[in-house]
Amino acid sequence: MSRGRPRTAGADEAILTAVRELLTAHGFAGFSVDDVATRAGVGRQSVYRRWPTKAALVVAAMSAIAAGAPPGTGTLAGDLRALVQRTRAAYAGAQRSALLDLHAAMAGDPAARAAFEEQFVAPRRAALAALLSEHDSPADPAVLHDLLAGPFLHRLLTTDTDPDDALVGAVTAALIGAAS
Amino acid sequence: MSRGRPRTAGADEAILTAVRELLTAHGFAGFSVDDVATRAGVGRQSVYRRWPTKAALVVAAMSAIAAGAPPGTGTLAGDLRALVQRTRAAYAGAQRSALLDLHAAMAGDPAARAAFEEQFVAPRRAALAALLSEHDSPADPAVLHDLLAGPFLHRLLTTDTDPDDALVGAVTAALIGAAS
Amino acid sequence: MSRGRPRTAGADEAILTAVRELLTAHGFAGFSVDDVATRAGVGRQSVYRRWPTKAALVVAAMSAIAAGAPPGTGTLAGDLRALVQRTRAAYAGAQRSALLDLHAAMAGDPAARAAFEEQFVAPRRAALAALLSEHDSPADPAVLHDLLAGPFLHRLLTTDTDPDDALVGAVTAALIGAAS
Amino acid sequence: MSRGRPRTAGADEAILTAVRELLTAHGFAGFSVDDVATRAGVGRQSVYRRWPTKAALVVAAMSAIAAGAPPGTGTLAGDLRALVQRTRAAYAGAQRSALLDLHAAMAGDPAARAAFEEQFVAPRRAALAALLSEHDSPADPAVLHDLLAGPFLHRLLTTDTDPDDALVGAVTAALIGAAS
DNA sequence: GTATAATCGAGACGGTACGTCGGGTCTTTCG
DNA sequence: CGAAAGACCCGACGTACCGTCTCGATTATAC
Repeated sequence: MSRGRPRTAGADEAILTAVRELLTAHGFAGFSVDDVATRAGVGRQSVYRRWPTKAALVVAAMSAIAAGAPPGTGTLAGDLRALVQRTRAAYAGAQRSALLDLHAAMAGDPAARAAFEEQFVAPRRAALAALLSEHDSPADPAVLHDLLAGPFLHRLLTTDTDPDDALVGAVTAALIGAAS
Repeated sequence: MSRGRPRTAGADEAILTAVRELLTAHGFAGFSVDDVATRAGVGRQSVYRRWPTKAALVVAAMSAIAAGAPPGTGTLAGDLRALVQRTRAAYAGAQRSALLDLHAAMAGDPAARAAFEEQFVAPRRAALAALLSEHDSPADPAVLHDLLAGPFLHRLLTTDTDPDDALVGAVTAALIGAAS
Repeated sequence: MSRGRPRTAGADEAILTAVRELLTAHGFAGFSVDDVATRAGVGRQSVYRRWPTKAALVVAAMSAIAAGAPPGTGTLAGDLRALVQRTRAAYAGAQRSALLDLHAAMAGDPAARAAFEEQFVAPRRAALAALLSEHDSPADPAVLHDLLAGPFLHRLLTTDTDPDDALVGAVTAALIGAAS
Repeated sequence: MSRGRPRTAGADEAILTAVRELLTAHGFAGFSVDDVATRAGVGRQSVYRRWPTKAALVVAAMSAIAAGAPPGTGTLAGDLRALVQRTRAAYAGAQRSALLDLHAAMAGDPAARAAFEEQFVAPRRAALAALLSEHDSPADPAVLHDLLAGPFLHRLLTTDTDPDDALVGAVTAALIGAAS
């Protein structure tokens, strides 16, 4: 079928790793695609062959973070509590500025937005939906997701500080309340 | 006294208006400072004389939206309900992409972040704090603010759709619950 | 001996033909080696297997034009006159831009220069030398060659127009005069 | 009329000088526009603001060489002789590769060709025309120009050696003969 | 009225990143 | 092996935008 030299194994991951490191170290505006290529030990064209745009590249690099195994407590409340803790972690620490910059990367780039939605948001929403249906909750997964991640995101964007326990408690209570 | 030619009356507002229009039409990355100057019928330097940076300029343009008079129902629950409605409006419609891009603009620009915090976030938080103290609620205004605006912001950033009634209801319930 | 798959018959000629067409149509800088390969229905590597460089490739494509059988009038003057006519033809018409670009191709490429010298210039100079010795002329063949081809080349490079009769007449006169 | 910051005095010349040096040292393909800008102590955009293309830039750099004061012997033959000597000098020595590369620069760039024609060829042809009319010669200046410069150019392009005395003599004789 | 001084529109400036393109090499699979 | 396909590294191209810097021309206060 398709012939020709196959893409260098591991190059994709080397590039994405480079992006993640640079994103954490210098922020979205603080590195160029050329920096990425150099750090990944790759030609610049090899980056553009895989992702059309710096924004798309960053989205791809971030989407790997989105992965999430199911909690697995017995009760719905327990599972939600675990979920809140995990979300808190996602919006805290080193990830912070990277996530901020991810949003920056997508401004005015609908394709990147769509990729983000598909690779980053959808899995988390799906996990939530699975959890709700498992416990026969009639709540809307999209609403719960907004209720879960929104407050952490808002704190991150407006304050640039890690979420505190008061916020975690409030979110947990709100979530459990909304799940009926 | 101050000598020299006074700044052209109305230039500030012409510039900010141009920013708002361009922000709505093309997004943060979709226009240059030069575009702003041209559209405002002003030299580029006249923009930079007033705001040091594109991000700062955009923050200033957006902060006008932040204005908010206190609700004024009798009950705490009623006031919170009104506040949710107003917040929903702020995160819906034409403002949407502008707000999104505003956040984008501030990534990696601490000065702009601070300006945004001061001009955009603080007033809303202050209004909330006043409301809470007026009704003797012990709740943390910062937490309530995150709980109030976060879900709308999250939906905006991830979905690019207007908030629906289900979300409004959930946020209202969460807020009233958190205010004890 | 040599084993393995033999080179595809006719590929060489297909490639050179493609080069000639592209040279005429778009000029040296106006096509890539990839264009050549595509048009010849050949892989790019098959081109590089045969010629080391784009310039060398173009030289090879042009050298086929250089072919020249001896004139064969009785007199020296008659033979020179015929030679001028033939040279005029070489520097006119469709060949024009191709020849121009050939010279361009060789700038800064000594190997291509040498190949051009060997395949393109030498035969014509040899023909001239044979002609002169046949008629016992003491003139320097190199000088005569410059006097013969130079004016046509100059007109081509500076004017991009075909040589006119006045130029042909002047060249002929100069040549006959120089051959004593 | 047009206001705004005037172009930096001397920048044009600094750029052209840099081009000439780089052309002599490394040849047309041996330097980038960025090299030019760096060497001239100028931003790259300042180069592109003045000349649209690398080729156009090189043409401009070379055209300064074209300058030529009139000879001024008493006789037509003497003037032509002087002209030949000067032309010989133009096509010899350090200029050589630069001139070669100039032709390379213009391949496939009609605008550059036109600029070259206007700035480089026309003045020399005009000088020749003036000379001929001064001495009441009916000869075609264009033809004489081809006859004068062509042989030197041809030797340069094909041989990459300086013109020798034999060539100078032949060109002189041809020229005087053609001028009647 | 005549300095003095700040602002204005215009646009050039040095930098830096963008995304594209081409050259020449390397590496697959298929014949 | 040769061939077609296509990925690879490298580096130049020309464009765009940022934030700064001159210009000459206003337009005000201050002397």
